[in-house]
Amino acid sequence: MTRARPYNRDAAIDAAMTLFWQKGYHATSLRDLEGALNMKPGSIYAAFASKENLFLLSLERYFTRNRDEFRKAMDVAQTPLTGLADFLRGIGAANQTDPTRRACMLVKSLLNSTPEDTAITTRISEYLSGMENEMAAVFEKAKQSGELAMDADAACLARRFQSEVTALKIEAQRQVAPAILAASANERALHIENLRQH
Amino acid sequence: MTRARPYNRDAAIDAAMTLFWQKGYHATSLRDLEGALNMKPGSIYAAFASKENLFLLSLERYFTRNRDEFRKAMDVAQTPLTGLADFLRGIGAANQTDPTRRACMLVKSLLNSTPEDTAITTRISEYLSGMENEMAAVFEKAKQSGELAMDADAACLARRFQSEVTALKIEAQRQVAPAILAASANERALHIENLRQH
DNA sequence: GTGGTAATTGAGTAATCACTCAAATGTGAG
DNA sequence: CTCACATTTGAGTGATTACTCAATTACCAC
Repeated sequence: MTRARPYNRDAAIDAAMTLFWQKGYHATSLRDLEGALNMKPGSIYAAFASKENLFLLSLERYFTRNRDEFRKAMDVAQTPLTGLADFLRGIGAANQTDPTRRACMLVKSLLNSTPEDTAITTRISEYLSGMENEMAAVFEKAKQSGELAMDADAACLARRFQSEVTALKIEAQRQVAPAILAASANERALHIENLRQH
Repeated sequence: MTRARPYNRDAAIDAAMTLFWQKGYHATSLRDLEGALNMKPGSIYAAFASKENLFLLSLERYFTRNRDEFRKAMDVAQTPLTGLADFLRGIGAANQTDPTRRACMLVKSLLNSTPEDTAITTRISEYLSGMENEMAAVFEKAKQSGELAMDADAACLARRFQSEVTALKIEAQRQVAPAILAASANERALHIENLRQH
């Protein structure tokens, strides 16, 4: 039995994720992390090996959390397309003080990473594809249930849906007025609901 | 040692813009800039005062260039909506080796900037609004010419069009297959053309 | 030519970067 | 208790950061 770790790994990764999400990888310094994780440099490196590795762990945390939230939203939805539409409306309803009212961390990181950050960009690419597959599965389910026409291209719709989420979250980061953000989200949601075949 | 030729301000800003666009503000170091501008640190500071100011000048260059390209594309278009649709198709047709096949510099910079970079974020916000106004003007023209219904909301359509451009350019940066990118652009273009009233 | 001025230079600044490691500390086993 | 060792500590590493400035150089009016 090893000694109980004084630091809380889960909480530390959460704090790192929040910081990286806010400031970006390159703009976040070890000093920033020391403060946020309440850990000294030696501990950080003993626990996470490197800043890059801690960032990768933060990305993973962000991805799994978002994916699980998405799945949960789909689970409680009455129908697949209703779930997708309401998911968009949910993003648009985010309070102005909501700390998650920010562009997607994966997209932010993708746009901020240089060609040298190979490990990071490939990982992000995997996660974005992962989310796309989640979304495609929902459209596929809509086809099976008859809500969506059988000749619809689920992969294509998923890619488009993901870009709607991306664009909406960027609007959210721009701090547009809540009413406008909600209207934009609703407009996008209606597009999804218009796919329904009657 | 011979004194170098007086620097070319236009070319220097262009080079800085390209570098900042690629690597982002924080990840671009003075050493990088020295190489790209072929100027020594003293010259850079004599000419541009600070790294931040050089970045602001780069943003301005990017904005005016993009705005002028947009205007030119609208000028040669047969109708406003055709121009907008073809503008999207043009983005989707960008060669895989095209250096401009990257996310919008304004969006990249917005997502990359921290709350402390006030001067930068406000400037970006202005430029994004500027582009939005350009786009709104085109939709307005479409209304005047009868191509678009008079009860259409030009500002709203403009905001939406801008998010289409944003999303498409992010797809381009993700290095998706050219055929898929072109298809995505065409799909978005068709949405614009479907606004046409008959 | 010659002097004055504007531009360029590049070594050098203090601060900060990601990161290390010998020493101190806390914990469970015996 | 003592011991063994996992874990934390924080001063310190060399490299790099954005930035400065006295010295040097080129150009132009005279």
